[in-house]
Amino acid sequence: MTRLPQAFFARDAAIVAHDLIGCALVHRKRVGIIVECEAYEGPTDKASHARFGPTKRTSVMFGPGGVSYVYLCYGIHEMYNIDTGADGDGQAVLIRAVAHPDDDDGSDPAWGRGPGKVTKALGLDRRHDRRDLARGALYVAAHATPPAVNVGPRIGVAYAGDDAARPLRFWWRDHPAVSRGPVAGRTVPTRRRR
DNA sequence: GCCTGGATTATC
DNA sequence: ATAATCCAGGCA
Repeated sequence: MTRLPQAFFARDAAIVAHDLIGCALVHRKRVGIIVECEAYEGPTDKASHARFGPTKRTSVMFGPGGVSYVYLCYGIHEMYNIDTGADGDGQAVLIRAVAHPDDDDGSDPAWGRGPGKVTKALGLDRRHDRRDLARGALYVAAHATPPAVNVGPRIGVAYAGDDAARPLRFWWRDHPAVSRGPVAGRTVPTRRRR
């Protein structure tokens, strides 16, 4: 497994989110295969934390891509994101589900469902906020042949008005570890990874 | 400073 | 359907 370079993350959030499906998220000895994620765009995206512009918490989203963004949601769950795009554009991708590399049917309950479980499975928390994925024990690696990927609306963003319906959620089609299913969406053409 | 409301999940 | 549990961000 080879670490993906900063350039991989320096692209648009929706592109990176699509390409991330099937990649491995690695933290020390733990490996999760990314099966579901969502793109959050800059200040114009009313679902994004970037909608208020750069703040103490979200300024990392406005930096160059390839850096972790970890935050606490509902006072209970830590959410793992990766900052994407060019310096200044305020994007990120939320990792919503990972699968155990050796658990082909996705039935391992310890790996569970939903974005709150991703951090638990990989041993991540807010200490990993702003961690540079280009070096160190936390990184993303290409893993296997890019799978068939579906797209659909993001989850839990009903407050975002018209942005709630935009197709910015990506998942490995028919993968059992996807957080909510069965899932409706359309299949996007497999793109060659950079 | 105070107040509101979550990019959720497990359980009733 | 609702509790759990905390803090960011807006507004005064």
